[in-house]
Amino acid sequence: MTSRRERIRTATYREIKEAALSQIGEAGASSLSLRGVARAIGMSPAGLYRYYDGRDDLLTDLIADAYNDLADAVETAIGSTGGSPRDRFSAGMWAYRRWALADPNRFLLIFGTPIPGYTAPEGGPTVEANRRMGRAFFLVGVEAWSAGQMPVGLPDRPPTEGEAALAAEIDPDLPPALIPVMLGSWAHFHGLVTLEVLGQLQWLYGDGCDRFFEGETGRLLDDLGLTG
Amino acid sequence: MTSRRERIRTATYREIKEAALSQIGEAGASSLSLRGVARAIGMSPAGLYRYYDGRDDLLTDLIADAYNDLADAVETAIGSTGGSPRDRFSAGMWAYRRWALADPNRFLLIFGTPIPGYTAPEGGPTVEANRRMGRAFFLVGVEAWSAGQMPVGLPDRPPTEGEAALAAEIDPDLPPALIPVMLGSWAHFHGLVTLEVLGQLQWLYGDGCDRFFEGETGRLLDDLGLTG
DNA sequence: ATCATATGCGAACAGTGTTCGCAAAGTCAA
DNA sequence: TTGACTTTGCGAACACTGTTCGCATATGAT
Repeated sequence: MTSRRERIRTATYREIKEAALSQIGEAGASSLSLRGVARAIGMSPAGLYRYYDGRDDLLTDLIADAYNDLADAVETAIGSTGGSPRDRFSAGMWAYRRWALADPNRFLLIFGTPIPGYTAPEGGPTVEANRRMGRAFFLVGVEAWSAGQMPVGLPDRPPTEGEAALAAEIDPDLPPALIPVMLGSWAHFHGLVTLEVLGQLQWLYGDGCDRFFEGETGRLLDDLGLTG
Repeated sequence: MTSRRERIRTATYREIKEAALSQIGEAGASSLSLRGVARAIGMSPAGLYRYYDGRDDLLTDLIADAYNDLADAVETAIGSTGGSPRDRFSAGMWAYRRWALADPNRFLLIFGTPIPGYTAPEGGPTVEANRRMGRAFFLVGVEAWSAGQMPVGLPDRPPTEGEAALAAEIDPDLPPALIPVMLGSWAHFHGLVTLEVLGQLQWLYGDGCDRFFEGETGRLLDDLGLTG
């Protein structure tokens, strides 16, 4: 049963978040001002404290949203493509990049310099969404591996406890050495996206990094042994 | 001729920078406070304006220093190792990571969320140091390539103008396709380092990412075709 | 000694996050 | 409808920030 008050309250929450998100999109997370959003929605600064415990609390909410949003984008991109593991992996990477470039400041909200004073709550939504994203990529890898499509030369160093545990959790037959390989692949294109978002590739590519990204992801997939 | 005033002035500059750096190291760049450093060195806030035009100007100086410092670390690591191209490349990557982990907040000062309002001055020291670092890595690649030690399968897509120009500038005989490959390799381990610095790998590796990094860099070098 | 410059400081202004107590509005039972 | 209780909002205040201004002092050159 949603009372009148509840409806208004959730609407106010949304209004606050929209104003905050707009402010972040324009000038970055660090210049998010409580008084600014209060001004934007016609409320007194003190009034906002009925909704959030403070600036950090609002940021926490926005960060969690961003994580989930990105995870959604990647998950649907991977899931909707009915093609080969290579195609699905590729679709996930492109979705990741597209999401980041659509709102760079929002991407940096989760993968940029952490907000001082903010620490992800243990087992909170940020951790959860992070896992979701990782799992999506891992699953594509597992799928390719069990289909015998990923004859990548796995490193022969002994796996760490964490790697072994995670591999066992996903699939008892999964070689733990696949874990670091998949994680490293994520780190690879995450690095590409991060550098592009920060404009660190502009000196060479200007604003057209598409071909570079395509080439690199192709190389990445080749190195994984994923074909057609 | 360094007058008494000049000596004091440069000493004050150093003192300011040290205090600022210490503050950044503890709580991150975004919580650098001019009044804080003024307090730390026993000066009035207004007095600082005789040395820097403001907070952003101070940050610019610190950013330039950080870029140069990192470039130095990488350059000497690559240069001092007299081994194979693979060893030198590897040494550069480890130096990069070591530098980042030694002072994560300083690393994020240059590769994290950009300070709002701050834009790297055109052709300024940040750009310069960035080039230096890139050049160091490129040179190792060129060296390996001309020694025939890098039989990586180069992508056959046509190079962009920037790639062709840069390749020609480095060595007229260099295949432009090597440029994106080298840049991509940098992005790869930069991504690894970034994620580690941000604690984004902790859920799997805790604080011991050494083995993971070693494995990934090894895989990276293998993919480049660099052996022994 | 004189004069110009370089340096430092106190006071002030506009902005920030945050807290407090009080008033208005909504909700619900008697 | 009356009354009690809770939720919501606001104005004022506090401590903090970056920044500017004018005034004093110290330094260096003539």
